[in-house]
Amino acid sequence: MKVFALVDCNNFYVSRERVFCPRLSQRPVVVLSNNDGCVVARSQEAKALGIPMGAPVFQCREVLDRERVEACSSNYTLYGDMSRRVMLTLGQFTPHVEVYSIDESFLGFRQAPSSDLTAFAQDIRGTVRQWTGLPVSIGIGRTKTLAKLANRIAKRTETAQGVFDLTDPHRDLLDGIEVKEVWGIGPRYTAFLKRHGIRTVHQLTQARDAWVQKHLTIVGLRIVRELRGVPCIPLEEIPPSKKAIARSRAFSRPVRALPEIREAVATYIASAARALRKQGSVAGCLHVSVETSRFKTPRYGDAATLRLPFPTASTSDLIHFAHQGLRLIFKEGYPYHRAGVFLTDLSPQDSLQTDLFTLEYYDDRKKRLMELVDGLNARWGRGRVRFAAEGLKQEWGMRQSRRSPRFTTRWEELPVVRAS
DNA sequence: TCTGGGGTCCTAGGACCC
DNA sequence: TCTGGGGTCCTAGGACCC
Repeated sequence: MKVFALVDCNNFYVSRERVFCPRLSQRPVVVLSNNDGCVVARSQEAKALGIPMGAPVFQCREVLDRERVEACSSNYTLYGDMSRRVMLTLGQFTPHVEVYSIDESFLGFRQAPSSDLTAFAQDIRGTVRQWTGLPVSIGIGRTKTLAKLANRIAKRTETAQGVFDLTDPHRDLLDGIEVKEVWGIGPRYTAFLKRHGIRTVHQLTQARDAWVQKHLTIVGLRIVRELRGVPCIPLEEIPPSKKAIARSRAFSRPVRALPEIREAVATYIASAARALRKQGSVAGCLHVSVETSRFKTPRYGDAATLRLPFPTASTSDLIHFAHQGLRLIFKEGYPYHRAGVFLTDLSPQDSLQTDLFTLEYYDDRKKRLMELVDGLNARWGRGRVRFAAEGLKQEWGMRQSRRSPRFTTRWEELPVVRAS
């Protein structure tokens, strides 16, 4: 029997902060979004206080202060590195791993790895805990959708000890789970299904295929079939190349001056272009956008789309065109809140179609320059070599007043242990 | 004062082609 | 007065995920 497991780090961002800061355990902790604006992760204790996911900090300031909740700025460098360690650990148990997100992986087994799947999963759980310090929950099922569902059950069932095996789903069990718990069934579909008398997972498995496909599209049909135990969504061990790469961020304060926005756009381009080169692609189309705050007037926002005269992955080319686009949409006098760039029409760099008139742009020197820059930054740390257009001070940049040190990726931020 | 960021897939409808 | 059939590509909008 083919089996899938979904391994998910509990409250990943918070748990990770706790690994290096034991003071935070047993206490309510939240992790904040960029610019420390919203709550993006909560510990169990913080959830119990009723702090909602995504809540703006200024709106829950009172409860944060009253309950002395610890608030950390997000520290993606560290989360990314810890995530990598967890995924490497999981690789010890099966070669078939799909890294689904920063805190989740699907594991695939051609046949059940043990007669006691729960004990096997407990072993994985213990190993991850021991090697990385992070708690995980594991759901097991015959399809990815069922493994996902099993994981939800594992998380909320006290007695499950973080593991739930759903390889043999009983009708009564599925009848006790609401459809909104299912991977791929969001708020709209939940409301729609409810209007048609479908409230539980079991009821959903009984719906007619044609009806499901008509109203929930082919995607919904796949979900229903997976809930019935028919695998429709394969394990993706090799992550597919991105079809689009976006970078956008709110400024730390309103920005009115074009030169500052030009810096921000250049910075986002540099980051997007790095990702582009990393997957060996070039971009054929570029979008750049600016926007004032959605919560204030006057409001203004616009985006420019530029079809590039030639596909490229060169940061300097892309900055040049992005600045061109910015000129089309920037209006003097608005307090801008956010800027963004979006690279699309991506294609593999090695299958470039050239034509007589664009040959001049395929300058090998540009390519070698980017390889050199990427190499230096890989060796000496990201941002060591930058484009002047990105600016030096970046005063519009992120606010992270409570960021923990990057314990695992910076020599100068290693944790210090004192023995007495 | 203060409100996140980055993706995917599907469908419908229009433009255009032969 | 009459006005085909089949296909592709693109875009906008909607749904979902973490």
